[in-house]
Amino acid sequence: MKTQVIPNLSVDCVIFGFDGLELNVLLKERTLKDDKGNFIINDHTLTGHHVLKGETAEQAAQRILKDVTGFDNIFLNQFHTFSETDRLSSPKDQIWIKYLKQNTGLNIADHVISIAFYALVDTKKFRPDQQHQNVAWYPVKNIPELGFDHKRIMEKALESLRYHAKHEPIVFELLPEKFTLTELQNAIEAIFDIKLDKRNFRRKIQQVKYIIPLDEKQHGVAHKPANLFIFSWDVYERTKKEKLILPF
Amino acid sequence: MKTQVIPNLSVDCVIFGFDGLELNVLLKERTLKDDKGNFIINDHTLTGHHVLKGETAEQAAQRILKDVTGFDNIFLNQFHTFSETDRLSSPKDQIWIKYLKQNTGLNIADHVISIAFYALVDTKKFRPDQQHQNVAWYPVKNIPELGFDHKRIMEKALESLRYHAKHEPIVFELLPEKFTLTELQNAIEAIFDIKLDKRNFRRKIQQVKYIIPLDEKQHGVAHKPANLFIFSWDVYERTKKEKLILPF
DNA sequence: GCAAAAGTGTTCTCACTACACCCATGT
DNA sequence: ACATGGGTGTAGTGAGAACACTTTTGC
Repeated sequence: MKTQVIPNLSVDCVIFGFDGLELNVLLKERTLKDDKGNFIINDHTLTGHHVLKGETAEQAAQRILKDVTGFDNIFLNQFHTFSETDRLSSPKDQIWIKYLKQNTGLNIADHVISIAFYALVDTKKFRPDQQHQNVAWYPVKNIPELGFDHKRIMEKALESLRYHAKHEPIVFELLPEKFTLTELQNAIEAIFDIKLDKRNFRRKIQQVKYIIPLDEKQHGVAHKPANLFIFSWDVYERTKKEKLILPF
Repeated sequence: MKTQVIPNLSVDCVIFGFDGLELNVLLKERTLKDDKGNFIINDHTLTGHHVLKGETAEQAAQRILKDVTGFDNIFLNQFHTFSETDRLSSPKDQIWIKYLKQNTGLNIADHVISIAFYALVDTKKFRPDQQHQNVAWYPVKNIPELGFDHKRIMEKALESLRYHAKHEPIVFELLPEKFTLTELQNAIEAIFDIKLDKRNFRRKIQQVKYIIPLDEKQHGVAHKPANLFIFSWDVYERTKKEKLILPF
């Protein structure tokens, strides 16, 4: 029994990772050579796949993430659906689609609607190597050329991540379970591309009851070891209160 | 020549309207009677339609809004795509789908993915009457029973509207071009379901350069006529600056 | 002992809160 | 003249911004 795809529906995942210093995105190499070994295509794409029959978009996204990283239960957020009719129509993308059809039998429709998600992971948890389908981390500030409309998708993902990160404590999805305040500050600075004042930042964090200091310090660092903290979703849910923000 | 639909893709529009006092949603009646004239189905749905071949989701949404209200260029925001496999599987919805197939030839697939938009309009601009496909305004605070998964879609739309309204000056899409500060305050209060202090609100608005007082007052009101204001998207774009908001 | 990051306090400014009365118009 | 919403000021409080030095560890 063959699993059937819904031919005009796909899911693309923008996988963000934080390495303690920089915000990165996981990209897949896309290369195609002619008979003489010269590159016809040599760029990158997001990780994506078709939606299968009987599957929701969310399930498809989790499946893709599992395929790529080997992990379940990655934080995922659906942020936009791209339905432009010319999404796949650039000459390069057409060559690629033709190649896939000839070599893998995968049939990509003319007009594919893509439901896009972003995922947040701690880069240290997933270090891609050669088994990993030619994927690698690239810093958000220095993204290589992307195929299809993936540059657009990537930009919208970053915008949505920022939007979302202002309202809910999702930064912690980028950090290890136990983290230092400097790591937290770096993560926020990386997401928003800003610089914060260390003392003001720490004063603010002290007031937050769901960021809990542990009786535990860093080990093996060549400087004064930092205190470790954990984020408690439980305490967050119990103590959160909506603050009204007006756009002006 | 028949226009072709993409059978497994639809667009649903949550049309919000503001009447100066309350936030409303435009809903369509859905009724079906048996031979004896008893209601088999008597509830409401959002306005929606299939996506046509060669059309983007955004174009489909604009087309639906034009069909329903007669207006072009309505403010639209795509907020989520619903792909649950049981979206249309309740007994009532199945009866309705069967009825549509028999009576209109419209064939609705088992698994329809719906790209959902919300729209913002000034209620006074569009007052539905009997020509208008049995649509009517219902206050958001008192929504009748909805078919399919439209209650869920409606709730998510409201959540997204609130989210969005915190960051960008989209409230003005709900107001007439010239509005009073009380109307503006009422709109914000209706969106967020809160009460604001009049004096503090007005002090805040005074600082905002893109909400511009006119040399013009209300007419025909049985009280001191209010000053009228306009919103300038131009001034907004020129003067806006991102304020950093942390979720804690 | 030196390199490297951790950790810590004070002052100033400004935005948010709470609160009550007179004003201009239509009927 | 009266009903209706329009329009206004002040004092108190608290959060955010700017800013530099000492501490603790590994090597």
